Amino acid sequence: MRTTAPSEELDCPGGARRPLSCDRIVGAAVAFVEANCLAQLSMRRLGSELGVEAMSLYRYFPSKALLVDAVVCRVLGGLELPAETATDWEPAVRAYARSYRALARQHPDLLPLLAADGGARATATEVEQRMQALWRRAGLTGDGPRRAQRAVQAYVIGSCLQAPAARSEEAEADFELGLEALLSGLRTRLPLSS
Amino acid sequence: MRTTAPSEELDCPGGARRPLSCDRIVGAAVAFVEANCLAQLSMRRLGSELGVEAMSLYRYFPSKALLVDAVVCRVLGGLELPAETATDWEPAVRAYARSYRALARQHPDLLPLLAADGGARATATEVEQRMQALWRRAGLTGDGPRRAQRAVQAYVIGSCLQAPAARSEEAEADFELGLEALLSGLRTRLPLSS
DNA sequence: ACCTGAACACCGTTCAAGT
DNA sequence: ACCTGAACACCGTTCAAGT
Repeated sequence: MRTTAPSEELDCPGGARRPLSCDRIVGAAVAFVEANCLAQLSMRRLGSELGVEAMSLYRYFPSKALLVDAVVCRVLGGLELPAETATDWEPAVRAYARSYRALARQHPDLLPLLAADGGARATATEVEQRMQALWRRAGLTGDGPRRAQRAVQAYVIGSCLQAPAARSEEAEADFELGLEALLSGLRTRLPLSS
Repeated sequence: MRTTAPSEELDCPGGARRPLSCDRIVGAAVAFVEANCLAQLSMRRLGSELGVEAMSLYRYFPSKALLVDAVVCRVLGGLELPAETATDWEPAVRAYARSYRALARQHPDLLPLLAADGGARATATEVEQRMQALWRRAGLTGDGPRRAQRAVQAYVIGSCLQAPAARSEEAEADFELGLEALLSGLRTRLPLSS
């Protein structure tokens, strides 16, 4: 799912400043949000992080909103999706759920944006399609794949948004219990193979 | 769960302007967010909505963040919680889930804040306690009540955050399927009565 | 082609001043 | 006691100008 190379902040030989690019800007924005928080991300601050005036960023992104969308897409690119040939749905869905959770814990500030109906919808829809294909290979038809995936996605996102329980192993165990409950409920309710 | 009377915007007899109060400010903020959106809520605009300078609001709320917390608490107050005596957990949990969903659909902008770990945590914890008490009456002990409630809460919040499916009855059916799957999974995994 | 400076219309918030 | 005005340090964004 990763479609762009990670943008490394290497200096050009001779110390000349590398030119701006969408990739470099998004990389810097992700790093900034990880190091600080989304609320502190401003065009001015991001510009100064890149050694450039805020206004220069507008050559690459017409608005801050579109830049943030690109950041969300980049982060979603880190998701581990099931192989196109996977048919054993249970381990594949568990792996997806845990991958999403890991990603959410790495970018807690971005999570509300991952879930929201924003400009990253295209990428989110791509992810949804890949997961629905898995559910189809597992035997579901019609509304089945969408419903199964939406249920899993809802649970996973909601879990990540919740205030962490006291100890982190506790939170992990809570997450796993709910996930297994949901999967077993889906198994008994939907005509899934195996 | 509603602890404060709804603040009606009635003029005083004689047309004299009613004095400001926390209640009146929160009421106006909720109305503003419903009528516009959270992003447009500013101290200046809210002030002008109340016929007052922005700075006056600081007499009642030391910061915008605390005002928003109060808004979130007010909205959470609209939740239908199970009676303290309810023991039949399934219909009570369904009613809670649907009540939460209804509230989320009425205040889509506030939903991320309801889920987040913000200043409304006290109220959210209160809700959680009430629900955990229900799970305890249903036979759960130890980690059980917390886990059951966190699973339900995760699913409900995540569902509400998801982009609505094409048709709204479709979204409703998707929500119900996942809810029933989760509840039945919890039923088989936890020592619940009935 | 790519970046900058100054400017516009906003923010949250502080503080001294009004009544 | 309660509200206001002016000010500070920020925003996103436009636009004309630099190189």
